[in-house]
Amino acid sequence: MQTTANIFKALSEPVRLRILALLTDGEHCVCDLMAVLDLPQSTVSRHLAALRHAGWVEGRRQGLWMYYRLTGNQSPLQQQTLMLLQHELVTLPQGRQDQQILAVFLATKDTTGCNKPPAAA
Amino acid sequence: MQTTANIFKALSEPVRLRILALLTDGEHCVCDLMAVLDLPQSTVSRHLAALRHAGWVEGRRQGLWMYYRLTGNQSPLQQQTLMLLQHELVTLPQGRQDQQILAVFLATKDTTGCNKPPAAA
DNA sequence: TGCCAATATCCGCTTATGCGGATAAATTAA
DNA sequence: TTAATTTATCCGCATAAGCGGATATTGGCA
Repeated sequence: MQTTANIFKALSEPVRLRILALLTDGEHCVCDLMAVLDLPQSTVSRHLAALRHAGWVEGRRQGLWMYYRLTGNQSPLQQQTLMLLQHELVTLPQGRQDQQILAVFLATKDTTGCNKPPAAA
Repeated sequence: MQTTANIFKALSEPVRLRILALLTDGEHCVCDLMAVLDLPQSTVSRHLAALRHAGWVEGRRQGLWMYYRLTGNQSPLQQQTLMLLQHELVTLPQGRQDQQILAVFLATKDTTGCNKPPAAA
């Protein structure tokens, strides 16, 4: 029962819902999420840890970057809740706005580093 | 986004999940829930208020008793989450045990008052 | 009116959670 | 090894949330 409650507790913060929405279309590194969410690195990392502990996301290290994605092998409850959630989040202004900001950021960022301005600038 | 988070926040406490499970088969008054959950009245009432504020349950006063039931007109997200939840909770030992305790309690309680012993005793 | 039963709310307290700067750890390259 | 970059964790602080006894509110009844 506590385990089930913990699954939902991870969904009780707007920032974590936004992160799940952003990961719907595939994995992203922490610095990309920082840019879209406009939050300090420690805050983003902490929320990712909370989602990871609840089994919602998993991380993959590649060099300096940590790429997070939705957990592949979720419990049936999580799988189905996630489907409901994805359907819900695209209907919210914040969710759509985040998607747009992410698209713009990915299109312009310098791939050699996260905190650097785009190479063109 | 905050609204969606609040819907899930209400599900982040084991006691509240147990209450939702108990209301699956129909409405119950606060004193019945107290007996099954084995918790003080103020605690049960507070959790019911939390579920009510999040839109999960609604109350109906009948004389001295307040009967709580699952909200009839929930949002689609809540409706579907509730279905997942009901399916999940019957698989948990605590959920099944609560159902059994409730059945025994209802069969033996004195209908003239909640804190009185059964009429037969 | 006065009293009792059921419920809601208040109270002080404790614990949990979130925040963001600071620091530590991991990785790569020079 | 040193430095730079990314991420995780630590820290103190502020706020939120839970607890259960105490009190207030509500409704029924004499």
